[in-house]
Amino acid sequence: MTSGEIAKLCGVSRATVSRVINNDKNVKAETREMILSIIKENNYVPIAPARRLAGIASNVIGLFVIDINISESTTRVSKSTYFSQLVNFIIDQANNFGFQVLVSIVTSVKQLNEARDLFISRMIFSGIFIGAFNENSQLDDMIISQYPTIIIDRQFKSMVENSNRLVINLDNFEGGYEATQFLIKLGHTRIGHISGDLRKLSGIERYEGYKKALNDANLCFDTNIIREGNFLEDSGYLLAHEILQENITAIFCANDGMAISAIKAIKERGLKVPDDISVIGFDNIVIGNYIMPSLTTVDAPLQDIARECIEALNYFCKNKHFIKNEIKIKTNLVIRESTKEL
Amino acid sequence: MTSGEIAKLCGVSRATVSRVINNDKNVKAETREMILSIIKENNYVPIAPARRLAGIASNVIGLFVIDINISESTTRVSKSTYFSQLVNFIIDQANNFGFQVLVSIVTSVKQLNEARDLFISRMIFSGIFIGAFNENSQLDDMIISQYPTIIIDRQFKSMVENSNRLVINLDNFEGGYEATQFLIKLGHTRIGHISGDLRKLSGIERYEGYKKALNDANLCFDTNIIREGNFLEDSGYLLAHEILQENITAIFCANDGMAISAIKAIKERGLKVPDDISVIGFDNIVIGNYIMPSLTTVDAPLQDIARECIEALNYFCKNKHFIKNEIKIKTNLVIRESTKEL
DNA sequence: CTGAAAGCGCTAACAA
DNA sequence: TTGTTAGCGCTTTCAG
Repeated sequence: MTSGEIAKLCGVSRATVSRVINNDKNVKAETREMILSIIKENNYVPIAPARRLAGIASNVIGLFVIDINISESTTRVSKSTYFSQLVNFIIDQANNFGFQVLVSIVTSVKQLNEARDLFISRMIFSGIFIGAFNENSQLDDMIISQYPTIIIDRQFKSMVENSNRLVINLDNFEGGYEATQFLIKLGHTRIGHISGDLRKLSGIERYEGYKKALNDANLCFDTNIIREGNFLEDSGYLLAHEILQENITAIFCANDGMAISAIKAIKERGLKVPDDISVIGFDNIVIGNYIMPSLTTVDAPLQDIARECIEALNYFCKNKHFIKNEIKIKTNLVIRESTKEL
Repeated sequence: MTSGEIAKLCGVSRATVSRVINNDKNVKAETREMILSIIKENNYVPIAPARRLAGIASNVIGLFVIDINISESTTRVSKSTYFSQLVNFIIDQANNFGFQVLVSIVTSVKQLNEARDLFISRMIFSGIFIGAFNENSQLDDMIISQYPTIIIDRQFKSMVENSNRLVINLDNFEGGYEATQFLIKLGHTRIGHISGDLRKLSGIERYEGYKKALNDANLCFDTNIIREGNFLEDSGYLLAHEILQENITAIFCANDGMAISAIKAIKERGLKVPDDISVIGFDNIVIGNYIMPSLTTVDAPLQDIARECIEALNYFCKNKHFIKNEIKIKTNLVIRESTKEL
C-alpha cells in the first residue's frame, strides 16, 4: 500500500495525503478527517526509507554499548545487570517518545567503524554511547567529534565544546564519598576499597570519592587495603580474599556485583557480615535486596539517566542542538543490613 | 558523499560503482580494486534508505520483548537478568552476522501496533519475539501470521504451519524434570515448587516437568506445597514464606531470581540451606554462583538460543523461508551447594 | 486549500 | 565489461 493508492481511494493527490501524514496545517479539516480514516482503515503506514530519502530525518537512535575486551577475559561488562538495565530503560523511554532504538555491542575497532557507518548511511540520526573508557581518542575522532552524540560515563573536559554533544554522568564522586562517609560514621577506620575498572570514569570517580572521605575524616589512606577490580563478580571475589588478609572492618565495593561476591569471600573465611565486616556496594541492583544480609548500597537512578537522554534527544530533534552539554545525576544511599556500627 | 561522486572520482558510471558495492561479478578486477580503494579513501557508505527504496531488503531485525503489564505491578519481567542476557546475546550474534537489531519493549497493545508498523514501513525484514504469553491471539493475528518471525518460549502447536515462522524453545520440561529428579535422588520426598508465570510456556513446562518427576517416583503430588509465582524475586520471597509453613525439605523454583529470594525467606525463618531445606533454581544467572550457598540450578544456554536465531535468520535471508519450524535447546543441571542429600 | 512535477540516492534491466 | 535510463515511494516547492 502506497500513498498513491490512499490518494486514489480518497480522490485527492498524493501531496495532500503527504500533508496529512506530516501534520501540515494547509489541509481542510474535513479532508484531513476523511484521509485519516481511510489510512486507518487500510492500515497504511508510509514506507520509511522513502520518507528518509525524501528528506525526513530518521527517528532511530543508535545505542552503542562499548565493550572492547579487557585482556583475555571472555566475560563482558555489557552483560552485567547494570548495563542491561540501563539499555532497557533507554529503550523504554525512547519508545515512549516515538523513537526507535538500534542497539549495537561494540567489541572491536571494526565494530566501531560499523557504528560510524550507521551515521553515514543515515540509519540513525544520533547515538548514545555507554561503557567507553574515559580516554578513547579513536571513539572521539571517528564519531563523537563528527555526529550528534550523548555519552554516558565519560569525562566532559576531554571533549571539545560543541552543541552536538551531551555528557550524562552519575555523580559517582559524591556517591563514593557518601558511601565511605557512612562507614566512617559507623565508626569504621580501616575501610578497604575494591574499585571498578579505573579506565572508566565511574571507576575513577567512586575511588576519588572514597579517598576524599577518608581524607576529610583524617583517616590514613592505605593502598594495602585497596585493589583495582573491573566491575565483574569474579574480581570482587578474588580481590576480597586478598584484602581480607589485611586488618579491616569494612569494604566499599565499586558496584553491587563485586560487593555480593566479596560477601561470599568474607563468609568463606569464616567471618560474618556485618558483624565482622561491613560491606557497601554501588548501583542498587534488584538482587541486592534479596541476599542475606541485604546489601547496603548507593542507588544509581538509571531511569533518570534514561529520561535525560531521551528528553535531550527530543529537544535536539526540534532545535538541532542540545540545550546543555553536561548533566549530572544525583545518587542516594540505601541503607540495609550489610553494614553495622562498630 | 553519493555513489555519483564516487563514480566521478573513478571515471566510471554510478552503475559500476553500484555493482562493486553489491558484489556483482560483472566488473573487471582492476576496475573493482580501483573503485574499492576510492570508496575506502573517502569513507563512502551508501545511503541505506536509498538502497532500501531501490529494492535491497533491510538488514535490520526487530527484537520485541513482550511485557504486557501483569496486574498493578510496576516491576517488569523485561528487566530481569534472564531477558537482558538473552537480548544481549542476540544482538551480539546478529552484529557478527552483519545484521542490525532494533529493540522494542512492548508493554501495551498500542506498542504491538507500532511493532507491526515496523514491518509495514519496511524498517525491519523480520522479528524476534520473546516474553509473550503462550496464548495471545492478538500477537498471532496482527504479526506472527503475517510476517516472518521467530518466537521464543511459545508453544508451536497453537500456530499454523508456515515456513515463515520459527519457534525456538528451551527444553523446559526436561529441565524441570531433571531438577526435580535430582532432588528425589537426594532422598527428598516433600518437594515444594514455586512456579513461573503459568501463562508463559516456560512456566507451564517447568511445572509439568516437576509433576512428571514426582509421578515417576511415585511421590504424592500435593498442591499445598506448590505456588504460582511470576518469575520475579518478589514472588519467590513471598511464596517461599507461605510454602515453608508446610512440611517440606526442598523447593524447586522456576528461576534463579525466585530461588535466591526463597533462600532469603528460608534463612529468615531460622532454617538453613541446604541443611534444612534444599533449593534449586533455573536459568543459571551469574550471581547464583556468588551467593552463599551457591545455587544449584538448571543452565539455560541462552547463547545457543541466540545462535539458532541468527543462523536461522541468515538462512532465511538467502532462501526466503526457514529450514525448520521448531528448535529445542537442551538444558544442563548445574550442581552447587544449595542442595544436599537428605 | 490542493495538485503537478521535480528530486532524494540507489538498483537493475536493457543496450551497447 | 560498462553506461543509460527508468523507477522505488515519499516530500516539497511552485502554481493555481
